Amino acid sequence: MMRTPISINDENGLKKGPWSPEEDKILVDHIQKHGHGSWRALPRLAGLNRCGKSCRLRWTNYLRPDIRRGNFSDQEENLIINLHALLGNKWAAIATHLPGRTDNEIKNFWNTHLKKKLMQMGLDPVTHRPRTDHLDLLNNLQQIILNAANIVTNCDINNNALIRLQQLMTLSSNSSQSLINDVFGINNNNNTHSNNYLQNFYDGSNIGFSSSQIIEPNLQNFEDPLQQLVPQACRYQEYLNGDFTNVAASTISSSLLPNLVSVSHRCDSPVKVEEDNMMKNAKECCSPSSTTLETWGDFMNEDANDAYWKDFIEQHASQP
DNA sequence: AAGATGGCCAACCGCCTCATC
DNA sequence: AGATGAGGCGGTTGGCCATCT
Repeated sequence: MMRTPISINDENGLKKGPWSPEEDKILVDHIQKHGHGSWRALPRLAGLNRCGKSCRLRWTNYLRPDIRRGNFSDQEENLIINLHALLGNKWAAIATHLPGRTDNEIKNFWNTHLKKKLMQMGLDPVTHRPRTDHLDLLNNLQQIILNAANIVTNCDINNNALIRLQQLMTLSSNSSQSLINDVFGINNNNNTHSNNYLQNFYDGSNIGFSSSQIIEPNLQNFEDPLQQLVPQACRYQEYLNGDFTNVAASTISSSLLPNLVSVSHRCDSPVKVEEDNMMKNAKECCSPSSTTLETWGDFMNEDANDAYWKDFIEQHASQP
């Protein structure tokens, strides 16, 4: 949506944008003398070239004499948090409990400060309960790494990328997002491709692909395999979830899937031993019964086979 | 020094509710 | 009962400014 450029007139010739001190004075003087009455009639009566709605907003959010400006106190902050836990985003209702504060001011304060503060405290700013998205992220990372590992089996991949993948796989349940960022190179400007995908991933939003974008994973031509691996794994993850925004899952050919084979059959990488271990870990730890990365170390014994993966894929592909 | 980036927040937009006819 | 308009509400935008690179 385009925002109205600063200080222009709308189609009715009414001014929009920031208020000048002169306009403020006219509005205050008029309301002090006559009250606001009908907001729609006010601009004409006061001699302002504004719409009534703009006048009302300016008065209630800025010019009202009982408005209390300045930083929020700790008491106010706590009150807002508690009221938000009770009322949700009912800013007007919350504002009634904070004399002199406007709903707009509280909303802005929430969005710019309190939301972040709660998240840093490990609380979900919507539910006010301990955050679970970290666990969700780690659970999904298991899946992504599993899928990445499957893709790895079908291509040449350099040692560096494998080491980074292994770093990911050994993340504990205490892993911070910054560590994950670090492993993924999230703060590396050259890695914007994976950044975008992962950011969407963090946000929990869908990653939409058109049918032409869904391609068979092939990393052989990329300089940085991991950089391509992540989005590919995300796509594969989406396929497994039947979670395409633009394409019905049923239209996606099974030929688009990477082959699900054991490393020992396909991969000629010089770091085969590490891959073997990695694949074992990935397969075991991403079994449908696994719920957190804490379980990763508990599944080192059983060697998964193709039948296992067929079942696994079917289970996941059938999930909504 | 200069461009890029990110935070802040005033103001706008669109939708909703409610009162009135 | 339905139409209309006014006011209220929450989400979003984008200009300004400070900080970073």
